[in-house]
Amino acid sequence: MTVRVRFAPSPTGFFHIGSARTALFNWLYARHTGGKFILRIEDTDKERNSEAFLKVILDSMHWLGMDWDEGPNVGGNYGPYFQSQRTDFYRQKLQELAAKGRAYEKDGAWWLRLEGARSKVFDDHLGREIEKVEAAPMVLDDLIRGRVERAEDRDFVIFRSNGEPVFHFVNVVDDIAMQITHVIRGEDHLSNTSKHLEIFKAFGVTPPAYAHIPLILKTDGPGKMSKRDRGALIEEYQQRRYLPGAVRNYLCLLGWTPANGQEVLPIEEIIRQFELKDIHQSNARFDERKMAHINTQTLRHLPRETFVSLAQPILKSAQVIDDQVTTERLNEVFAIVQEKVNSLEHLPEFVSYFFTDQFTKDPAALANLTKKGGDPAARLCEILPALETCAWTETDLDAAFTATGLAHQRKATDYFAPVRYAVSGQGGGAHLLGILRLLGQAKVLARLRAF
RNA sequence: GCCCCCUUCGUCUAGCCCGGUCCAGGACACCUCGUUUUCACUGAGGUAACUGGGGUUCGAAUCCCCAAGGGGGCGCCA
Repeated sequence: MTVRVRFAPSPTGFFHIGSARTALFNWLYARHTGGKFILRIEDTDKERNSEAFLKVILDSMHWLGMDWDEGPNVGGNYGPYFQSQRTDFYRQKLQELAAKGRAYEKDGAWWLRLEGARSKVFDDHLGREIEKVEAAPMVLDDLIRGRVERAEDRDFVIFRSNGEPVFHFVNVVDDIAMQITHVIRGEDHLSNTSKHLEIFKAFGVTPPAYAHIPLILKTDGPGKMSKRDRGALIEEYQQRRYLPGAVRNYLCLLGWTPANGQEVLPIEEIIRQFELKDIHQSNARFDERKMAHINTQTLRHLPRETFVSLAQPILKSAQVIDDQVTTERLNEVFAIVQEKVNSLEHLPEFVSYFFTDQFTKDPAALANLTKKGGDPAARLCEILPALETCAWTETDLDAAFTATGLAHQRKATDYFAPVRYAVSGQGGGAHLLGILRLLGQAKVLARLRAF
């Protein structure tokens, strides 16, 4: 049997990190098993449905590299994939239940009739009398949580009085119609599952396998990540120039651990290793620092050409470079800079001194200058003559620093920090002699004199 | 209030199923130190956890029970 999983978002105008991970786990499972990944849009709530909202989801899915085998823009044999276009089908399925006596109309809405003894009870919490049903508990063999038993004790609405079906109903009806084999969804749906199982039972259909994955909690404070928390929306990472592969990699780590313990790894490897039984049972707190770390690691290991092709437009839009700066030049620069880079977001500040004299100067780096080599201005005066007459290769530059150190009874490295600051405005960065080589003698001397 | 799920370093986790190899391992963060090539690098080191209580057992992070804590659900939202 071919695995068929689905991600069924509701287009509400944003793409939540929790939804992204649910989508990701479904996608990974489909790719791991060679099954089908289906995208179904749950837009039954007409109030909140719009073309623009849908676009947010599709764009984020694309950005994270999750492609679907059936759904919007690609079609499939089980469509339509928009629930707003399936209303007739839902009405038909409702009639089926009504004919079986498992659905009835009350107050203009349609209710699912549970099977069991009924009694009127006053509910303290709701503050009114309700009809309770002693229905048999629904037993779920969850792939992640094991056996979970829960009984529904009240009939519930499956079709609203305004003629629209409710989530529980369409969810099950479509899972049946689309022949979904595995439902991978957030643990917040665990309590809903007894309702869903009741609907499957009413239709006389064997339910799919379920896997309820843990939730993502706020970094600090109580509760799950909400759309208002920093880092909750995928578009934020896009804007901050995170690598989509790194975000995806981190998302995988929230609720799942690679077997060999290696955390930064290519998606092909994750697909190969991914098993539902390895998904954790407990919720995880979101930690952006760790995600930033994974982003940095991924960035540094990118092939040079890829890195340059990513960096080029960023530097251009930040007006650090113009069309005069060639790809060859960028290749030279990033040959020594890439391994030191932390993020694409801050790349312009990090490398601007290579391309412009208007680079920013880090006050903290300036404050640190006297720590090792004493008065920076004095050091620059001492090294200047040596650099003025130096042949411009790293070997010769190295010799110049050593010789100057010797002449003044100093360590050659006493000159590094002042020179670095004078030419780059920073306290760290790429290999210093490499920077000098790439900047060229004229620029270096000018900046040293200008200190 | 009722129902369901969960509980190992600050955080993410390994180990738990098949009790001894765990005075609990890794990663992020943090701290310290090293570097005649600086660091937003790299190397070395460090602080830090089995929620509590009862059992079972020669022996429990691992099995059982209870409590506490955390999370979720209880809509004519999805």
